[in-house]
Amino acid sequence: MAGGAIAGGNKRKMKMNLFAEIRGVVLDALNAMAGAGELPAGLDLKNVTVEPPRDPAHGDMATNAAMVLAKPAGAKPRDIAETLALRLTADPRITAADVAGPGFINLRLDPAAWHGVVKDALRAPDGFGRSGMGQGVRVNVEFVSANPTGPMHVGHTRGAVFGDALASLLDFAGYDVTREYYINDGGAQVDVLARSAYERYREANGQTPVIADGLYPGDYLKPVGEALKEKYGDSLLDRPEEDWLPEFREFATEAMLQMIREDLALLNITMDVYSSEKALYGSGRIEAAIERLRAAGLIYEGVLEPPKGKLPDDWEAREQTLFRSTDHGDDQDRAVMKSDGSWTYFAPDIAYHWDKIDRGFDQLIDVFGADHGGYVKRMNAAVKALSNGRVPLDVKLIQLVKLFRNGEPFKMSKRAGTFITLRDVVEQAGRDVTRFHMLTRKNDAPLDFDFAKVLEQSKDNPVWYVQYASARVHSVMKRAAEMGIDLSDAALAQADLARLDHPAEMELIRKLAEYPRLIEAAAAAHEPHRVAFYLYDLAGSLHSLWNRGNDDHALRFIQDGDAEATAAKIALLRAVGVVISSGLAILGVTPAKEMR
RNA sequence: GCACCCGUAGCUCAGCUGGAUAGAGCGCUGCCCUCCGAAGGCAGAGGCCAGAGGUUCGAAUCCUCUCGGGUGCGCCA
Repeated sequence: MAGGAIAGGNKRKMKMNLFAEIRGVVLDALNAMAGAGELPAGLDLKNVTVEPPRDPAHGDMATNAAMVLAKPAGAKPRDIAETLALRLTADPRITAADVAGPGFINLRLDPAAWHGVVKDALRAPDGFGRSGMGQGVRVNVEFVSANPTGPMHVGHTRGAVFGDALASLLDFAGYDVTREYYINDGGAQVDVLARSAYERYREANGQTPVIADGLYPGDYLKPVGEALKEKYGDSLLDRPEEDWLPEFREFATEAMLQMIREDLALLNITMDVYSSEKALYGSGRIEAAIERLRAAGLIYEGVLEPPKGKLPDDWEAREQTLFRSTDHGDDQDRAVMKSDGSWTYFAPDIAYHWDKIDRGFDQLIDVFGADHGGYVKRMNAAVKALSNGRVPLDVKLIQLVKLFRNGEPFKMSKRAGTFITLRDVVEQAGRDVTRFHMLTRKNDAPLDFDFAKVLEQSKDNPVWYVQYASARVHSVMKRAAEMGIDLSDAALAQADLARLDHPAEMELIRKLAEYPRLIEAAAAAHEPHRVAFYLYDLAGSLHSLWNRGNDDHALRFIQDGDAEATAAKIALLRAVGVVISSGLAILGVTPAKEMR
């Protein structure tokens, strides 16, 4: 599975983030200043950052330390900056520290420090960019959670890819991640499924199925009907519903779940845990969860205000068991029990989230479709109450996918037979293309998916562009191998990287150096799409250097007659390959070795 | 009516949890290339970051309001 290539813990402290290292230098200098009485003791340094400046002319890195500390220290930014800059130049990696603008300190680094980034990547190809920020914190990522009533469609596809990539990203950042699927098998829709399957069962027995309005008409239930005939023969024909409904429900649900597993497998997604809603009923877990909330004074019997906008025709005031979600920012309290005494969907979901808390997770993430946005506040309220505020819940909403074919949008309709499944998408676009493209937008922005465009071989197709960069790396490596160059990472790490002195090469190295901090930022924000954008950017830098090699042969990776320069350049190329593979692994995409 | 998401170049979108002169692709304009280091390259024009206030050394980013688009709104999941 996607996580396989990058799984594993962080046994040792990573020392591969150059920005983090230099920030450490800055913090040390600040502490030294405090020790020398040049700054007050005990200043809060958490807002001190070391970042790449937007304008490369400003240097290699910049720190805002002087500006952030000016106020609490009661000093002028530039005065702090002058003193700090002086101390920073004592570090051998820092060749210049200039005060600029309102109090920035622009740092220039020794090229050897940058070359060290390439070495880091070669010494630990699977570890470069890995972070210890997660500190083994246990995170549960619940995603997909589609109703087990049919095959997965395009909408589910995006959520599936997002959730899986987010899980991989968090794993890479040092979290202990569990991928989980919540099976909505407790509600009325699985009864509908059972009735639909019954019609297919009748069909398999030679009768004419009656797909009444509201039943699932899909052909995918025909094999289920056949299988039911295998199992029960004609013994259940013309029998009252109570004779077959429970069995059919279970049978069909399991069949649908199997289909969903296969759909997910098409995307290389494997769940760690499947949790069943139905299993919560009768277990006492729901009652216990509600009692827990009641003990906290959050459950009461009451009557809700009618909705303000459009009043439903059949509205009438009824007393229900309500959860006081307004205590936690919701705009209305929410029903946990229907007026007939049965649970609402919300009740088992409360129990389910309590179960996740109970299993010891430190953080919960739910990936929902954007149409469930109204559900976020009550879920947050419930988790907050159930965990006494200990466990944060982050609900990620996934916006719609708009499908196009050659620029023509088409609407999906179950009845018209233009229903596009996950399988359709993967079969037509391919797994890697599908996965990458689904991550080329922020999760809360709508996404266009054009079957023609995602397969296009051009620069405006990010998937192709990144894969092409990967292919170019392999192509040169292959040729270098034919020339007898030792391409082992160990050998390349020994290359004289001082030979990488061209500005275009340094720019590429700087891009590589950003990878570790990008990972941390993306993981902290729960935004895997940033990895995709970074890779596109990195690929652009590589292509740019490559193109300059067309005119300036000194920038080509293989230098005839100069083994040392070639080794250094191949080392850089390999480092780029390492990061591309690493980033693609997080996205669950296989790097291309050649373009076809 | 209320809540949530969004509003950035002509178009599609990034923008590193508050940093310096806001970026990319497409499209447009102008040069270059016709090379298997191939499926183009370089450069340029293009912006009141929806609008108005506020917070502070500093705001596309945080707060308030307005406008505009999407989504959702008792006993469906």
